[in-house]
Amino acid sequence: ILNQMEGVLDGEMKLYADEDEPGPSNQIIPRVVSPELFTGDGELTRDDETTNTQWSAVVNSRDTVDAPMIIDSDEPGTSKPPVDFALMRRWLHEGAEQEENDGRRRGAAVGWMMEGRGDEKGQLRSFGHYMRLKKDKLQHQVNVLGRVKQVSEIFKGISIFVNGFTYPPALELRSLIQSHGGEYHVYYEYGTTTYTVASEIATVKRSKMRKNEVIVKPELIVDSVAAGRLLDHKEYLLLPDEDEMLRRKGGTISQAMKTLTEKAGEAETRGEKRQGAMDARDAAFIDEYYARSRLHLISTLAQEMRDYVSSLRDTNSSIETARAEMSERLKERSEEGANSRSLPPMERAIFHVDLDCFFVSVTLRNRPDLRGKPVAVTHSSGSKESNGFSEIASCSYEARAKGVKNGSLVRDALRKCCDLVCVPYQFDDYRSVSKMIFDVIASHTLQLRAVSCDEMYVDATSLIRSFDGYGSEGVVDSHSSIGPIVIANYLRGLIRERTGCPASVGIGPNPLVARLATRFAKPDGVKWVQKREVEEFIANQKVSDLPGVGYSTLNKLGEFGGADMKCGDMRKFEEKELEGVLGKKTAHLLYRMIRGRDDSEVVVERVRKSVSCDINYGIRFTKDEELQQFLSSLASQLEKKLLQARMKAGAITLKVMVRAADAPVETAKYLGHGRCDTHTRCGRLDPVCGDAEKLVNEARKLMATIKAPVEELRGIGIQLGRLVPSNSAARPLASQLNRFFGRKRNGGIIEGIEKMEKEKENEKEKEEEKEEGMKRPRLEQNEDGIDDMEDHRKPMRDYMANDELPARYHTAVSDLRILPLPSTEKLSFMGESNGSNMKTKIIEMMTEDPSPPLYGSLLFHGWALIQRGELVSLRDFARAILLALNSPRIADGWMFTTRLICAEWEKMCSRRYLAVPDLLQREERSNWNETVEGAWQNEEEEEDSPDNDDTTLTTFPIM
DNA sequence: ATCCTCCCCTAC
DNA sequence: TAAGGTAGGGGAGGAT
Repeated sequence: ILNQMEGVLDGEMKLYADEDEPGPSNQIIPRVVSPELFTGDGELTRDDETTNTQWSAVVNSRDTVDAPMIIDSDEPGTSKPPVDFALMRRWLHEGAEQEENDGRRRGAAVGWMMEGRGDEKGQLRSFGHYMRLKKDKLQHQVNVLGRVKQVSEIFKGISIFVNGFTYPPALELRSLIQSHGGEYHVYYEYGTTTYTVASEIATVKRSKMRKNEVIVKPELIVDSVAAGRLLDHKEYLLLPDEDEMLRRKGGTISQAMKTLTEKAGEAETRGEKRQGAMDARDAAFIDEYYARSRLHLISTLAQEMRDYVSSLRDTNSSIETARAEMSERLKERSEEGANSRSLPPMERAIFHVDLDCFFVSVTLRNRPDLRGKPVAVTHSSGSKESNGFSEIASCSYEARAKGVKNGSLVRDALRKCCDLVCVPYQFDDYRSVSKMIFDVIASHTLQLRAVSCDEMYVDATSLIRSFDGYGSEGVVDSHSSIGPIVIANYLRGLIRERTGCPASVGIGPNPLVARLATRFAKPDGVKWVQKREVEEFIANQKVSDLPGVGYSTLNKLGEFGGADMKCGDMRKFEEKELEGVLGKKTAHLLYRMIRGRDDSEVVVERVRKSVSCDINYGIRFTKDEELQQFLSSLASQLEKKLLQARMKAGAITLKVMVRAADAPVETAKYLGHGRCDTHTRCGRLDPVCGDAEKLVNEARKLMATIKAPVEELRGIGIQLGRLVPSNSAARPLASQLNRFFGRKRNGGIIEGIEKMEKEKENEKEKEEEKEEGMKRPRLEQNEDGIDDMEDHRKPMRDYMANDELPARYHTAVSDLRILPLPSTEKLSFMGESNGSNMKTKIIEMMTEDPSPPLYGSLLFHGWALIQRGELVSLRDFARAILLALNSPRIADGWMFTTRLICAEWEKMCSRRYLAVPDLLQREERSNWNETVEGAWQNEEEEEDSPDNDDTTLTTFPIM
């Protein structure tokens, strides 16, 4: 059989050509797969060849959404109505744009559509679909991006800033104001914020009154919502009205204020009010802190943007509209000189898009008066009473010119640049601007990877190619003026237009070069380093500028040269020499980087591996109860995060920072951690869990093993690992595979093998006793029921004996819906993109007898590849499986099962790509996708790629 | 060999 | 006042 299959792979023989059984190919193996396999709950049934129309309609059309969720017929039982995807995309696109900032426009747009104007009547039929899509999208935004759906315009034009502790709490007020058309400001913005909302006079006392600041009680918001209109704020002033005050007391405002604040002060000292300085002993500390932490924000935003990009992939958003517009607008533009250089054939153009001092730029949008000045975003105002220990999150180029750096203390920055203007954070705006940036790029190509909230990689090769030769009416003209720089400038222009922020773009043949090029693009420019220039370009870069080379690495490299050494200087060292200092991987990476080599992909499928909460600020405990309480708060945060990620954890790690013995008890930075020793302890969570109570119990146990006085603690963090999807209905493919092949517990391969070995021994003994029904227990049911389908308990051999296959598989049907299709994302088997690891895993897996879960996983992975059009990967995947059959460890039954799997793929392939007799030859003989050819060629050019065919599995994204 | 634990490092 | 988070890669050295 192996030989035959190898023959097939070489294209010399048809699959199963010598099959004894006659008949049409889809009957070679009777009842190979039950009809239920890829159907679910009455959707997309596939009973036989004749009632197959719905299925093939969905599968075969490139312009149709494969995921059944979108295709819902109004009249059940009839065939699906044609859906105008172009229209829906346009609506979606417009909707998304308008959701951004302008409630008025959105309201108008929705109203416009509701009234059925605009398009022909016939298209209104799709409106239900549109609403459905839109709801899904909003739902996603609420969950993922924390957005709030607007329900009225009570607060149109009104913005609030919540100062201090209020009831209802700030979060509540925020959602109220946002959902009723107003804006929520995390910071008071001069001239912009309409009202400051506060409950406590003491709070207002602490923050100095601003000119024209109107401070109201939270009831203004609550009552206005209840009344359905904006009530008069005069009724809700926290402090008595200024005029009335004067009238009544005949004194000055400041006198009045004084009286009031004295009262408040008394209240505070009586302990009626919360204390001003908050530290980790406070129950509300974490939320309060997160609301103001820039580092928390950038971490969170990065994660949100990655999620956002993948949600865009899932929604099958169209790139055609934006590309068409681009074509239109570029037509009028004619570039000359270096800017018009075109992309040489066979060369890739990777963009590294990065906004210039993001936080500052966002502020500058509304502060034109600050343009051209040294500006820094920071908590501290940099004025008198502040000590200036606040860190600068972002500073303008004017400030940088004077030596101010991101991360500098305000105090130091002011010394270097006395006219530095300090501006507050605008957390909400960073989020919305960030999203706009990704919208701009993603509307043109989905070949992108979000690095952070203001930075991404884009594989612009195909985008550029789609305009190649544009110049002369359909004739390919290699001297076309539409090259990488033109495209980059166009995209930069769009970002500027939509967000008001300047972006720079570095362009190179790989992400590494693109990233380094960005340094030269900034500010507000483009730099393209062509392939032929890479060698020289990299040679002149400082080693310290390479990504991944930080403080420590640079120190370790001390013996190879000074801190300013160039990559070129480092080339004389052998990889082995570097290894001694840096370790194997890092040395290898560096060795390649200083030569400009980088084979990383722009689009990578990543599965979340850990979730953590660390707080190393404000930790000042005096009693153990405070610590215990804090751990409990941390656990609640983690619970929330896990829930959001739809994960459960199998491992927990506690990290604490303890004041170093010789460090001062009080840190220079207020409530900072100072110099510390760190300690780590980890433990298992078995069974996997996601609820705060269990988490805190584990954390407390771990904490107990670290003998550190509570007063000396300066930082605490909990990390959760060995993540496992928490519910099978909403599980991304990769995570599911991860789970399935994870090392832990019941379903784990390792334990499975051990178990099996023991069982084999037992069975042998039993067999000697001669027993008929040899049953061995299947995988136990997991906590959340993933393996609870009855079929899974029956060994494959029982099916084989009856010449049948199980009707249901490890992979729930509902999972098929959430597979983003079609997608250009690399699909890796079990989270491994490394070929040899993959093969190892396959062998491990096939050491167990075939079972429905195992069979299902292999089959499903192949099916996903087919759907994505990654047929080359499918071929390689099949080859890996077939080669694995060589291993002596492979269990009986896989010969047979492998054939079933291949046969099934064959059928799926022919359904999807019409009649294709032999998928394994497909990419050689047809022109179904030129990209594949390009990808092959690119691969051959790669100097370093290992060419051992056995161990290299390649996946090629297809546009 | 490979994994596990307890770190360290890096990036934004 | 200030708000020093978070996820992932990787290494050393011991355990399996």
